[in-house]
Amino acid sequence: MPVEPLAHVPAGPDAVARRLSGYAPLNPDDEALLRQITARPALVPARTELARDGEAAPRPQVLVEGWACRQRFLADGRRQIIVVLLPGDLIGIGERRRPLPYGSVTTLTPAQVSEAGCLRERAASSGTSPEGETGLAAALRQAREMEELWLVNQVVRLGRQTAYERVAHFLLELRERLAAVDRVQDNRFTFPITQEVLADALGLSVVHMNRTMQQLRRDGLIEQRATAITLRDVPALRSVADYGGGQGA
Amino acid sequence: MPVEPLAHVPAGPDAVARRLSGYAPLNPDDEALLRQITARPALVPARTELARDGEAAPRPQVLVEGWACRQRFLADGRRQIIVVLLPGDLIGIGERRRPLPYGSVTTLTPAQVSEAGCLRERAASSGTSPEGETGLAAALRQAREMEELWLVNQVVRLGRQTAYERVAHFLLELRERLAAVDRVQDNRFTFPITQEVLADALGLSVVHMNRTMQQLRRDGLIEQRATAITLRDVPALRSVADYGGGQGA
DNA sequence: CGTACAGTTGAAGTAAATCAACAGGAGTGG
DNA sequence: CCACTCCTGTTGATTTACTTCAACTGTACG
Repeated sequence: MPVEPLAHVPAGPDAVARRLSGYAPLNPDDEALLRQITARPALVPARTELARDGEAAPRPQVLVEGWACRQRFLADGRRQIIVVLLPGDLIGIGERRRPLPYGSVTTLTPAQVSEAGCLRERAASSGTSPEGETGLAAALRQAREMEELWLVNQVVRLGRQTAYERVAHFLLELRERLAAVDRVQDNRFTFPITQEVLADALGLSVVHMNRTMQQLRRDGLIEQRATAITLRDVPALRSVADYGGGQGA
Repeated sequence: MPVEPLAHVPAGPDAVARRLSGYAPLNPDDEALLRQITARPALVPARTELARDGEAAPRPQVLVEGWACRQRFLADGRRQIIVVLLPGDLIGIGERRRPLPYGSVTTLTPAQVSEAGCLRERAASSGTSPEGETGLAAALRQAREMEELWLVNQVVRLGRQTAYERVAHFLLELRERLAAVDRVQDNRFTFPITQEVLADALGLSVVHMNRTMQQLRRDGLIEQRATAITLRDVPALRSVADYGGGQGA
């Protein structure tokens, strides 16, 4: 696999700090730590395994740029993508005490990744005031809760939604998550994954994935050009997907 | 809905303490706290809502006896069961800072439930030694990690397995979880849920669920009598379901 | 005795998978 | 430069897994 150019990765402000500060106010020390962590990320090509399935202790890392995923393979080669990881997302922050088959983490595009062991330490040492956590610790907790929400969403999509609904729902979730790191403009964002990846994320065959995307385009709900996608009718997508959106019921 | 007798609920030793002590050694204080919490559980009938979807702060609770589930409904009434909760499982322990649509928690059978707010407090106050957590804090963390694993398993089942495989996989997971609270003997355990619930958990229609169970019985993999089920051929089930089992890859 | 519910069965319909082939672009090597 | 392969997207034809609809059973229960 050749290392593709990072054309779709804008050199914007740090996604990690943006994400976490959106969850809880960070103090200057926390922000400095984040800047330090993400200052010199490792550049890795697509299809790089960042964490192996069932491994004792996946190193804590942050995805500074690019897309990745957690995935699990069945014995006969079937693949299920558990969750797609976007810029600003954390990997292996909730420490593993025992090796468990959570799936492997693999880049979907060329990416920038930083080690983040010190994040956990900082969060543990500071921020545990008597009533509730503050600063970095609170933000990390919120980040973990969001991860759980994405898993729940994924379960509902796969269990009870049609292909058409699944894609709509998934796109709305991506839009919301990317907006949190300032990567959405006019409901338009880069969409650097193939239909095969999308199919493995949404539990569909590639062929059916293709036809479903076409249907969404024909219905005027989305528009795709090169590696960018535009959600042309968010209300309609919400209605189709039964997507509540954001916080709250 | 009438309150059914608790025939399938043996008055065995406390499931909560059994679960948690399996994850990390608890000190006598922790055990005393657990005994105190579970000493006078509330008796609730089936179909009782223990936590509402998107609610600000679901009260921390422990399921002492009986089965429950986390579920989410779509606007048109379709239901997806996110995860089935068994004796010893925790509800709302990972505190929610914001209301999020994680799904509601509802009993599937008559159940015994205890408030457990003090669990979180105890875990926070004790057990955070410099390197790694200990005692109750460690056990609670491990419990949360297991919950995440169940969600990942659910995603893989729903996304990439056939009905037959899904049921096999789900039954093996139930067996493992119930064994952790000593409710399995000779691969036999109580199975107090209807095929409709099972269908909503595994993303199938009731009719297809029924036929799939019949097939498993005909193939000699399981045996059902009244509200008990026996896994007659665990190796075959493992092979069908691609179920690694327990820890490790 | 009548109702409600869980399980079961058959027949028909449908969403999605599978199989197979082809087109366009991108990189590669001669 | 061309011929080559690889990859992604696309299309058509066929099959299959699963859903839907409807009816019927046994059982528990008031």
